[in-house]
Amino acid sequence: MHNINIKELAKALDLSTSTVSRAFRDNSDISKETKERILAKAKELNYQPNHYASNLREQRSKTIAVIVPELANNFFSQAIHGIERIAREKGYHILIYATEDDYEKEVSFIHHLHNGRADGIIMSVSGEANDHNYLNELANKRLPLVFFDRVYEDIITPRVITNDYASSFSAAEHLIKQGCTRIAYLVINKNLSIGKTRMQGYIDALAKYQIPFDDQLVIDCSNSYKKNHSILKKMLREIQPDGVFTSVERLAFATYYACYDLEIQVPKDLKVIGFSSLEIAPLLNPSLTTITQPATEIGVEAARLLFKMLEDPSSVDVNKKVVLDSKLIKRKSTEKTA
Amino acid sequence: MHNINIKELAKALDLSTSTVSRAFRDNSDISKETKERILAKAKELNYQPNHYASNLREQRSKTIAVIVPELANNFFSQAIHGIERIAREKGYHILIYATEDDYEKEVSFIHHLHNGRADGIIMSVSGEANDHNYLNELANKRLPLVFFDRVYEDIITPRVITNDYASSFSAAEHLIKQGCTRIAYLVINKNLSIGKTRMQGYIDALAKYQIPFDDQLVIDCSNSYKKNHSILKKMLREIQPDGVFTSVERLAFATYYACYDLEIQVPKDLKVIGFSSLEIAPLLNPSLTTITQPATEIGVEAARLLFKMLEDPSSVDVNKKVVLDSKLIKRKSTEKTA
DNA sequence: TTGTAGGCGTTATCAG
DNA sequence: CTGATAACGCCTACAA
Repeated sequence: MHNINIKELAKALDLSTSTVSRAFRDNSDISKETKERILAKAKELNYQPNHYASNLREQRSKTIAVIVPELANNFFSQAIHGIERIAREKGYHILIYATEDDYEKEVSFIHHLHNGRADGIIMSVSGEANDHNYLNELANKRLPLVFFDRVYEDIITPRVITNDYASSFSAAEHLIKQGCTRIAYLVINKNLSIGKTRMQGYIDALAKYQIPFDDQLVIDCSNSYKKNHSILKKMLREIQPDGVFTSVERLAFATYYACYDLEIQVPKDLKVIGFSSLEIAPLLNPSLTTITQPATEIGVEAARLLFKMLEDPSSVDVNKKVVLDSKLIKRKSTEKTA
Repeated sequence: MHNINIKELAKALDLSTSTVSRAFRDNSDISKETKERILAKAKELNYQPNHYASNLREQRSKTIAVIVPELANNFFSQAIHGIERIAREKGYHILIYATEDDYEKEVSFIHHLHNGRADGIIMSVSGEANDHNYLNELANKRLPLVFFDRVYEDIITPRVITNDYASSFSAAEHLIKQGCTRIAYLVINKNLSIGKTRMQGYIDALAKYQIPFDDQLVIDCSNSYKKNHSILKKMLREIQPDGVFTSVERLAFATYYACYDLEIQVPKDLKVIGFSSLEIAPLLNPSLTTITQPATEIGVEAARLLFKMLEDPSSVDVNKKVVLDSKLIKRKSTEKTA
């Protein structure tokens, strides 16, 4: 495991360690020839400055942490993809943490990150609890934090989100225009910012068209695939909505499965629309009308924002909010039938 | 950004840094009371041992690197999920790198990892080039490496794969039994281990049923969505296969899109089967017959293997090969039609 | 332009 | 059981 270090490289070149070190920094004075000689030799001996020693010395890690609720999810994997790209451009590395929607893990990750491992954090929250105070420790220590998509309203830090209210409004409006009057709203946690905002769009769209709001039609779902399946089957049988609006992708799939089981025809008996980043939504049976968030771009913007904070903390207002537009893409699952 | 350090904590407790340090290591001698007093104070002041200093001192990072071709892919995100879980259990962190199927990036990531950043690497290769020698540097330095799924045959290191040959054989056999005689095999890179092995299963299945192999039916696809679309449309029009077997998920989707465009009916005119980790394959139109790899489990096994190497390098044979079984799940896309 | 020396925060060794 | 000290590898004043 013995990696060559700066001392050995210096000795091999008959130079001092400082000179060698300088060859790897951009700023310092060093003659061009010496620098080239050093870099050539370094390559030959496969020397690379030890990352931990540099970090210890420089007090920064060139690493950012990304915390997401889940990895096996189109939205998050695309967002991470965007973050990774920007990070790579900037010469940063990314650490990935999945909370699995578990509040304890979220707290634990954040705590661990206080040890200097990362220079900043990009996070989409689990939303499982109400005490977010642990995040303020970050602020005290000035570990820059950027939220994306799923945020805590009570924590003041820059965020990248989509126009959730407006897109929910249009989603509900779209269903109404397609003839739905009993529209169920499916949500995982209606207290989490995202569930709340999206619900408000739904409520206001109903109001606009004078459809009374019925809170029986707001269905609280869980993170468990099995539970959702029975919740939804029960709901479809007993409440018999003519439209379903799902606040997260997973619930749209669950709705499809439930409809298959119950032989409910989409879109004839039931129209379905959902937030989703699924790239193959056109291939579903029937193709799914989606509100599609620009997932990769959200990641890109979040990363850009974080790097801006890292470069100059004062250049970014803590209340900064980047809002990107989602797109409503109409497909068969909400088509009018004769 | 000032984090409290061990010195300050020691001073606050009127103890030496060594004693404080001991409270955070498991092995060392220290009285129970002192330890508790230290940990309590540490919590109060929110002290955590600086990760970079520890690493520098201990010469290990408690971090593993995961290199994959792409992130926005069901197989890899599920595999990473599995890796993440095991890593967390072991108290390790994971760094993520996406090569985007770019050989240069792959080489560059590997080189960078020589600086002590990670204690080991779990990797699924891009397969874009033939010179894999750069990986041998790892071996020289003994940076443990585990391959999963997409491997280089010429690099000797432990690997976790699936029974690709057998599952390809059954996939092709399944198509044949459903009445196909002109089966196209779609592949991204037929020289990469995985494309090659899977092709062999296809070829041997044809042979078993005395169907002559026609290399016109082996279709080389690319990583570009657009290019594939036209390649596949051309292929479907000109070669008119009655079955398609795709070696990667993406190509099954591309086939569906092409069929939609050309109004080719699946499964009536064309039967489709593909390697895929898509959880919602049943929801496709028509539902897709898949060979499903145990993606999460592959990640778990790869991580386990790597940790075993980290704990005791000699305990793992470099030729170690963990083979997991994929499952052939029959759905509508390969059904016989009247 | 190059070299010397001290310290980043931690932990292992050794002494008490 | 606890304390002092040196070292991990690197970078930056400062000196030459």
